[in-house]
Amino acid sequence: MKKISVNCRDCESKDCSVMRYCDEKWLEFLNQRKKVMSYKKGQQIIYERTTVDGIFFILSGKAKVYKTGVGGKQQIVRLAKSGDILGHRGLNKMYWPISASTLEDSYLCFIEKNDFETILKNNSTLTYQLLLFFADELVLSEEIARDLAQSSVREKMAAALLKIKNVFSPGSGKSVGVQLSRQEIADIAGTTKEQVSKNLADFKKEKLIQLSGKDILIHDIERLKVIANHPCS
Amino acid sequence: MKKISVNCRDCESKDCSVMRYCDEKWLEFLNQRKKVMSYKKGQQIIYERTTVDGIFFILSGKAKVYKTGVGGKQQIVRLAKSGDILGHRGLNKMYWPISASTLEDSYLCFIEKNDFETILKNNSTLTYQLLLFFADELVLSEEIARDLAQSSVREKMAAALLKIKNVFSPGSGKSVGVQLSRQEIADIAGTTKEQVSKNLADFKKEKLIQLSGKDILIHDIERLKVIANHPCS
DNA sequence: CGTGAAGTTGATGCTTCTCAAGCGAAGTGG
DNA sequence: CCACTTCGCTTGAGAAGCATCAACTTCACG
Repeated sequence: MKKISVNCRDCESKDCSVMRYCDEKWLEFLNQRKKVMSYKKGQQIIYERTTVDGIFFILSGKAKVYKTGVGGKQQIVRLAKSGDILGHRGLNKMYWPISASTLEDSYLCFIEKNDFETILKNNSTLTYQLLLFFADELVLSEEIARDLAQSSVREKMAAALLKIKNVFSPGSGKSVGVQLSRQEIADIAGTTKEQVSKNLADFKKEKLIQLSGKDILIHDIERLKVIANHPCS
Repeated sequence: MKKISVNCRDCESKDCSVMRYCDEKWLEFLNQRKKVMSYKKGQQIIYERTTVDGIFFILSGKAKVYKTGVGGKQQIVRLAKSGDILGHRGLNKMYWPISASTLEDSYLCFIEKNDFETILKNNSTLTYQLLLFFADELVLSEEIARDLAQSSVREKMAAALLKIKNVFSPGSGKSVGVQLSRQEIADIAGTTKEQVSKNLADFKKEKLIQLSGKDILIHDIERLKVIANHPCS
């Protein structure tokens, strides 16, 4: 966990994150208080049910946020990329309600809870924008809940692939933009790794996707959307 | 939908809702702008995918918030009682991501979106508290998602009963505090009305609950918690 | 009472999980 | 450099859980 030095004023991630709504002089405060930390791929960032100490921003890299159920089964509730805030679920909590770990080597910005709350209380625009962000997150989470409850494995698999690509490679490229294990895809879709294998094989036969090494290429995004069958979105 | 008159300053619901953080003078603004409306049991309040016009507070009564899936299947994502805010999911949205309807005859307070946004922008404490409320809601929603994905029907039924009681009758009384149809319980637990019947019958045989007319009485809340098997909470 | 809606219960079949065997790629040590 | 191990992935068979369907009962309400 070596530290590197980045000034918040020059931080590239800032522009696309919610922190772009932060006042100049409080950005300097953030700059002095933050710590930049390096994480290896697969390293755990947040441990469920331990004390909430602060929040993170992803400077570079990728991460998954998940809840652990009985038997250690994981349900991934969010995928995060550079610029994204991480750990905002702990704002009103003593203990972390979720776990998080990296999907790649990453640099994270850490800021202590008290410091972040100070910034929030002095930046009403930032607070308001963060509120709107939370509203969006809530809507997304409830979409996940409905789909997990009502959709077939095939539908959930299609939705999972679209969701992954949407976060990590939203452009016109075919790659989903990240390397995930079958188990991790299962933890997103809410099924088992065996079902992931079978459904990926099916999609491949139907020429909807292509499996290229560890990567997944999406060939027919429109038909995947039809399969995913989202009433909205 | 007859209108009744209630002054925000004297509103009993205010004390337990997030609006207690609202500044006095803006409470008067709210008072002039709000509309109080009467709803019959089962009446729909919010129609999914229609234009967001404002938000509601429950003055008296009870409501359910749900998402509609393919085939009209409903997933209840929240239960609300008097004092609760309703429709905050629409804050950052053009169209409602959810539906809502009453579970009893209710009085609701309506305030237009622009007016509420004005209040938020002038009440940083309220905004901050609402932010914390959203953080809690998000954590709850993600617990729902994990449970829907990983739990058996029996576990989800136990969890659903605890959740219902927790909202509508959090005290030491045995009643769950609300009359729901089997279908509605199924829409909370993420199963079918037949499974609800069967599992309620099982719970009754095991002396965990008692069915008294339309009400459900919980006799052994501790064992229900064990069955629900929540890692936390 | 009579009618319709809601709830109960049992039989059936499908979906999906689990388990197990086989495979290939990557890493390790001799 | 090559056996050997390990790990993740694939594929199939079997079993279990759950939804669906249907018949029946109960309840509410005129």
